[in-house]
Amino acid sequence: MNNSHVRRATNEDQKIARRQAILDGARQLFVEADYFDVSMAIIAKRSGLAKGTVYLYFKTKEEIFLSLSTEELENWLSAFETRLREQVRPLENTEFVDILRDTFMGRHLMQRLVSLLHLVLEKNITYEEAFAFKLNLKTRMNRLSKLVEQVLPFLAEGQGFSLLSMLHCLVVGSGQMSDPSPVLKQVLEHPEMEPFRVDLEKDIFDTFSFLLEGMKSVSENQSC
Amino acid sequence: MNNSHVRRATNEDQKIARRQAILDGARQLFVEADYFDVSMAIIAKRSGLAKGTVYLYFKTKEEIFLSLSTEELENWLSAFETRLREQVRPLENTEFVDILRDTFMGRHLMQRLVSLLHLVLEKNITYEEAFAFKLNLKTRMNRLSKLVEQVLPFLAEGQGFSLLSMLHCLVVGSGQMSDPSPVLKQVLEHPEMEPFRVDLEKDIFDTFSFLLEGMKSVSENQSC
Amino acid sequence: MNNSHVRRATNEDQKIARRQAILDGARQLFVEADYFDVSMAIIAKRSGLAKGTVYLYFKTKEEIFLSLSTEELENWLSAFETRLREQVRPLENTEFVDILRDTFMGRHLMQRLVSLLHLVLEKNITYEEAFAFKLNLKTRMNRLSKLVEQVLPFLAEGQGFSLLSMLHCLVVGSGQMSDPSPVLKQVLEHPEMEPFRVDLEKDIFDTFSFLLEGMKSVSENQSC
Amino acid sequence: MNNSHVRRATNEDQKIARRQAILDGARQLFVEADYFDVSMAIIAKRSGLAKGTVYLYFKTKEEIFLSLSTEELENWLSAFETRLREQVRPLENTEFVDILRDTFMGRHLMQRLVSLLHLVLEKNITYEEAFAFKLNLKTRMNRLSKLVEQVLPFLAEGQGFSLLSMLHCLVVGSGQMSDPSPVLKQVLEHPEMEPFRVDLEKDIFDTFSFLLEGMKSVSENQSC
DNA sequence: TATGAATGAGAGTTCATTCAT
DNA sequence: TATGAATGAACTCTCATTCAT
Repeated sequence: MNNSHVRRATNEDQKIARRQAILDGARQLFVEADYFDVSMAIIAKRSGLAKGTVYLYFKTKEEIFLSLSTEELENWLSAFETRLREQVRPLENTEFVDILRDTFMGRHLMQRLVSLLHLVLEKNITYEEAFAFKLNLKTRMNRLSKLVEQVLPFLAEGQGFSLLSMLHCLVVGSGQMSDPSPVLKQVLEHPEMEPFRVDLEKDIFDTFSFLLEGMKSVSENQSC
Repeated sequence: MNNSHVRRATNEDQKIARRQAILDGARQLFVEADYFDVSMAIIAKRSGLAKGTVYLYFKTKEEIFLSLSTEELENWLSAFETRLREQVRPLENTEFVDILRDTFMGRHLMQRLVSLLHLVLEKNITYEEAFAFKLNLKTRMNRLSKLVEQVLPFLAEGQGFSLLSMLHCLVVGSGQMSDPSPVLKQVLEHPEMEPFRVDLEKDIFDTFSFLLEGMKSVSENQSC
Repeated sequence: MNNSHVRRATNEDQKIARRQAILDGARQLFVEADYFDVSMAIIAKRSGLAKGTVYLYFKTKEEIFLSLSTEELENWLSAFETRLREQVRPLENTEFVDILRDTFMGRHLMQRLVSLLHLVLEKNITYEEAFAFKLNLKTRMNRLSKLVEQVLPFLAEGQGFSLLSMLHCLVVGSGQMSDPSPVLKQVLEHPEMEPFRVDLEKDIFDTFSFLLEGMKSVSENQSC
Repeated sequence: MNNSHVRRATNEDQKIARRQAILDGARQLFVEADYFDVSMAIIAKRSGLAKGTVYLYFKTKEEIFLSLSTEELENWLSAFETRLREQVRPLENTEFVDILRDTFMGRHLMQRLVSLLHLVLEKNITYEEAFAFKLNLKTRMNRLSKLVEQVLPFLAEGQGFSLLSMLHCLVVGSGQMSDPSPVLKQVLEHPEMEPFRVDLEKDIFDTFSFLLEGMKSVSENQSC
């Protein structure tokens, strides 16, 4: 496949680029197949490196997928945060959900990775890695929570974080269903299966809209 | 040593009992360990059979866990249905959620299995198995939806099914987080991780309450 | 190599035979090559089994070589014990050494395995395995020590065991030198290397003879 | 970060010093761990050089350990030779052994390296290296043999060399046993294992004493 | 001379599944 | 029907060595 020798990553930038190349290879493969079918061997092959080289950049397969998840998650968090920062005034629930929907567009991979996180963090991960991941996530979520509480004034303090947690939960839950295996896809094409065929991305946002509406409604009733 | 073969299951009842023994063995083991640590070898040992015998009753490991999931799911669906049928009048949202919470009590295993379903249905399952599972689920959910729509009159037709889907989604999402790996458990004990340490069972029902409140509120506004 | 399926080892005898076949395969290979070149893969191939099958009989590569060592060691111990039991009267040192030499004949493999023991017991061995090996060795050596003390009356109580330990030490030490690698063999053929080319089997027995002579001489002087 | 390259060794002295630094690093590490756990990577790190640089000074890992062995062996040979040269008159066996014991003190590393030699010389060593090592050893041993024959007059010509060979053999044999792996150490702590727990350094010298005594006794009887 | 990124063969091991008995 | 020995592909990961820089 590649007779030509791989150009060596000599400086820090090149090393970062190489690391990125591995992540990108893994990402591609994960788009095409499921987690278990993405072996270290094919990640190496895809990124044009030897197996051992991949291990220079990532200690384990889990570390690759944790990094990938972090990357995709941060990407989305940034996009969402940016969109929220553009808002100077309180938002209607529908406006909020529209923004959310926008930022979710084309982030199917992120959804799948987030659904996978549990599995990945279950095995072969050190305390330090898990801790770093979670801490980073907390920091990002805290910042975002503040913003959310600003644009949705009916939220009490702390409810921003809760809302994001619920969202996370919804993403995981719907993420599992939104990428069926080939066999399942076939099953869902059967006319009898129509009720299960609903667009699950749509479902997340419908659910989330109701959720917001409910929180708002409860908050208004409490203030009476 | 080899003389102690298990008495053969000759009639249908005995075969059903044996099948059940395997499922019960697998269930026990899954309570103690995670999916990947429950091997066919120990399922066989636990149910007092030989490895080959297990394969007479289940074609694959996935089939066992699919059956187990069906069983647990049906159990819960029945319990919930029974409780709803006892109600002759419309319920308050809080009453509905209380019933839901009641039926969830002690069904931690079901939650974990439902979270696993995606993984299990992804691999090594035939069209027929997947179809049968889904069809059965649809039938049960349809029946339940009707009931739900009866006790929650603000729901439009079809919203009962949606509500159950959302619930499913919440269960999956929170199910993943509610059984962390040993390492993750340790991480969560750190003071910094307090925000992630919320009781996730509680969260499901809080979220679900808001959801219901939102649906009700929307429905009321529409009818004006 | 073997299209024909392997006949299954159904009863205990056949299983013992299969275990033996694996050991024999490993033994053959160890005769032809050194420890590190004898991989589990070729042991399996040589004994006409799949790699996984070998692992049904031995948990690790180390267990194979520990078993092999035990086997060879016991073989020699038995042979030596038998020869000593035939003696009804005290032996001259030279007679004793002659018997020893006889029983060592053709046991080159045993010498190499004993030299390897340290390496094998160093890694990947459980406490239980190591303990069982050592305990067995102790029992055998104790019994043999008694005999040795009988046929060599100048030995004080306990000196039989010491003598066997010294012998063990000599066997290990000379065992290392007696199977040079191909390169070393070539080096030793050089005329300059003549002093190193001495027959090391001979050396063991010369050394051992002096040792016995020394012990006898010391014992006689003490009794004066 | 990459600027902190090590200052280049331009003249011969510096190169010798660098070579020595590598050997010293390896020595330190070998004291702390066993041969297989001492990787080229950590030798490089310990000696403050890059992996590639180590290979400028030593072609293989084996060459490092062969050099180390040579160094330690020569050290001891020198010490022993010096001590013997101080003697103007024939020595009693016990005096000889006392000197031997003195020079062995604190040379545990040498013992372990000598025990390793077989392994190291077995693999990955060129004819030239092996030859050079052996030739050097022969020269040193020849010189020492002469001395030994002088201080122990009962030795016939050539027996000095034999005696040293026997000593070598004893050192190797006992060297293996004197540094048990952690597991083996634990096993030996068991009360049942008492007989194997003898102090092996003591054993070498006891054995060697008997050996000398035997040689002396035989020589005296022959001269009658 | 010095670097350290890249190599890649090969290691031991696991386990769902098959099939001769 | 029941067994469990046999399978073998697949797995992750290591490390002495090379060589472009």
